Order: sequence, then structure tokens, then C-alpha cells
Amino acid sequence: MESGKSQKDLFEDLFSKALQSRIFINRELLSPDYVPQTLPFREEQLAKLASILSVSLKNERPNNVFIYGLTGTGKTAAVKLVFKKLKEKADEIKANVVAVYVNTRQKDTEYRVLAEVLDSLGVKVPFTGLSVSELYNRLFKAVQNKGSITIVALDEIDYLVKKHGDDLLYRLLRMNSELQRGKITIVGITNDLKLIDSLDPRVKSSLGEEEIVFPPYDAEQLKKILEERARLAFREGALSPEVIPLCAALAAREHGDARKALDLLRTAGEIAERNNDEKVETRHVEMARNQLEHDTVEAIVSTLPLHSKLILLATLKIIEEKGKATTGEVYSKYLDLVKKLGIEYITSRRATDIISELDMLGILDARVTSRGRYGKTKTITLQTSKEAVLKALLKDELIGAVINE
DNA sequence: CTTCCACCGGAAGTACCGGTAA
DNA sequence: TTACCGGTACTTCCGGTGGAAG
Repeated sequence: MESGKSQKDLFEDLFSKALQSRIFINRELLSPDYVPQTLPFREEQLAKLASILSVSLKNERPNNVFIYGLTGTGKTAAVKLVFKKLKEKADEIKANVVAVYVNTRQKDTEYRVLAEVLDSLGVKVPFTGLSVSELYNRLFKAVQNKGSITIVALDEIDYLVKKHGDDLLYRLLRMNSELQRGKITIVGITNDLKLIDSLDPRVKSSLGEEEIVFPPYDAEQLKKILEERARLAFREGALSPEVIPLCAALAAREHGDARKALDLLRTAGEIAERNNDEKVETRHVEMARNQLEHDTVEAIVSTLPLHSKLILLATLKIIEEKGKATTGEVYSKYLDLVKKLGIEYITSRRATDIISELDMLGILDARVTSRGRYGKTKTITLQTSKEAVLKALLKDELIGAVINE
């Protein structure tokens, strides 16, 4: 046992180390939630969005806006920044403007999106129990009573539309024709350019009143963005000169994703700090890349329902033997596992869906291939690190019992 | 050219859960 | 209390299909 004094010193040491980092000055600046005051290389898009939405200050309804751009191209940050400035101005001149940002990947049902919008209008609703049409009624009343120009940004709507169709968009847009006071404007944000074609033509024309495109950043631009943030986030001399170009290059390879670039840089810094290293080096970036991948896979896998985990485990075992798998092989392996555990099994129809879900999550790659006389099936390969998946699966005690043959 | 495998994947429905309204 | 709500996980049924084998 440690004596009281040395333990106290230990904590003292740890805490003061945390307080005076030798790497960071302000790590927050690299966080994915941080909204910078300026967005380099996005001046044009910011100006366009701001000018479209500015008419709300005169109590007029701005046009609906459709924003496209791949992940990490600054769409979300741009919308949040413009909203913030708009709200400030609206407060200043007492304009009746409400601007809500909703990420439809987090609020992934019609109900939850509406609840979020209502919340920002000051109406609290229970998180379940009401019908969706009741929420529409309440939203209508809320906008009508407040008479506000209500601007709703729906981020990642491709996600919502794929899952639940474009009903939400249609009904929100149609509400305007019945409102006597107050109006609703929608800012739709998507990274799927094909989305527009799958929309109801009425929604399409109404939502597409204005369009703003966010092109990917190139490696050079990513470098400048990182440099700008790093100047304030890191201590002087804490970054070796190759670090930023490497982060920029890695992220540029993934369609110019600035968020990825910032994640890499931040995580590399954190790793260097934990190891008590003087400087962030390229090897830290490599480790960061690994860790980020590991973390996302683990987070996804560990929250999967039991049968999804079992399907995944069965797939893993087949792939271990043969390098790739088919639906039939996976399903029969899965049946073996279930038998050993003595629990109920799901049908192969459901298994097909689970494999597709795992594909969409980016854990597996499952493509339908035809083997002629030998039928049509999904050819499945692993898309992530086997270790990360196994580690996450092992957390489940039931699976731990059956993981080794 | 046709056949036919081994699945694919849409549609509709069931069961359950955690919740509200009246 | 009863009736109903949405979300998730799953089932049942079944028509559909790319392309190697014949």
C-alpha cells in the first residue's frame, strides 16, 4: 500500500500534468463540434447562404436551400456559423426568427426530428407516446402563435429519406400554404448527390429553390486549414513539420474530409501527450489512424443486437478459413453457434438483412454476385480490422463462451 | 438457347417495449 | 384503467434473377 503522502503527490502530479500540457494550448479548437469563426475556402458558400437567409430579418420567408457536399467539406460548420450570426442579428434588431439545426442521423425518425424543432420553439413534447400527426399539429400551432420565420436545417437528410421516405419534407414544406402567420424554411443538407432524384417531384422543386455546393478540399487547402487551427491549438514547436502535411494527405485521399484531418491531428496530439513525448511526430499520426479506426469499429460492434453479433462472428470464422464468405455459409455457421448456445435462431431472410446492415455500417463488404449454375449470393469480405471486431465481440459474455470453436 | 441454383429483397404482418392521453 | 403510439426486431410468403452448365 502507498502512503497517504505519496498518493497525494501522485494525484497532484497527474492533475498538474493534465493542466499544463506540453503539447496543447487549447485542444477544443480541434474538436469536431467546434465551430470556427471563419471557414477558409468557403467564403462564397457562406455569403450565398447568409444572403438567402437574411431576408428573414425583414420578416420574409427565405427560399428553401439545398446544400450538397461530401462529409467533412464544411457544410455543417457553415450552416451553424450562419445560424449563429443570424440569431445574433435577430436578437439585436428584435426580429422574430428561429433557426434550428437538426442532425437527422442522430434524430433519426420523423418523430424525433419534429420533437427537436418543437423544442427550439419552446414547446416540450414527450419523447414517445404521441402520434406523428399530433406533432405536426403542435408544430403548426407553435409557428402560427409565435409568428416566427422558422428556419430548419436538416443535416444528413439522405439518411432520413432512405430510412423513412420524404414525408417529413413534404409535410413541412406544405405547411407554409396553410400558415397565416409565421413561415417555415428548410435548409436540406446532404452528402448524397443522388438523393435528389429519389425525392417526390414537388419536394424536389420546392426544396431546390436555392442550391449551394461544397466541393471537397484538396490536400493544399486541408494543410492551410490545419495550420490555422494548429497555430492556436498547439504549443509552439510541439508539431514536427511533417505532421500536418501527412494528416492533410491522408484525409485528402478520403475525398478531402476536413473532419477526418482534424481528428487525425487531434488524436495524434493526444497520443503524443499520453506517451509524454516532446513533440507530435508522424508515427503518432499513424497510431492515431489506427486508433480512430479501432474506436469506431468497436463502438459500432459493441452496440449491435445479439443475433447481429452472432452473424458477424460466423462471418469472421468463415473468412478466417477461406478469405471470403457467402450468405449460405454464414447462415449455417450461425446455426452452429446458436445451437451451442441453446438459444432461438433467426430466419435466413433476417440474416440477409443483417448482412446488409453490417455492410452499410462499413464493417463488412457484401456484394451480390452470381455464380451461374451455383446460384446467386452475397460475397462477403471483411472491411475493417479483424482484431477490433473480435475485441468488441468479446465484450459480450455470451459470445465469449463460443468464440473459440 | 434454355435451365435452374441459391440466394436476393419487397411486402405485409406479428410481438414486444416503453411511453402518453383521457 | 384502456386504447393507442412509434420503434425495433423479427417472421412468413414469395416473385425475381445473373450467368455457368448443359
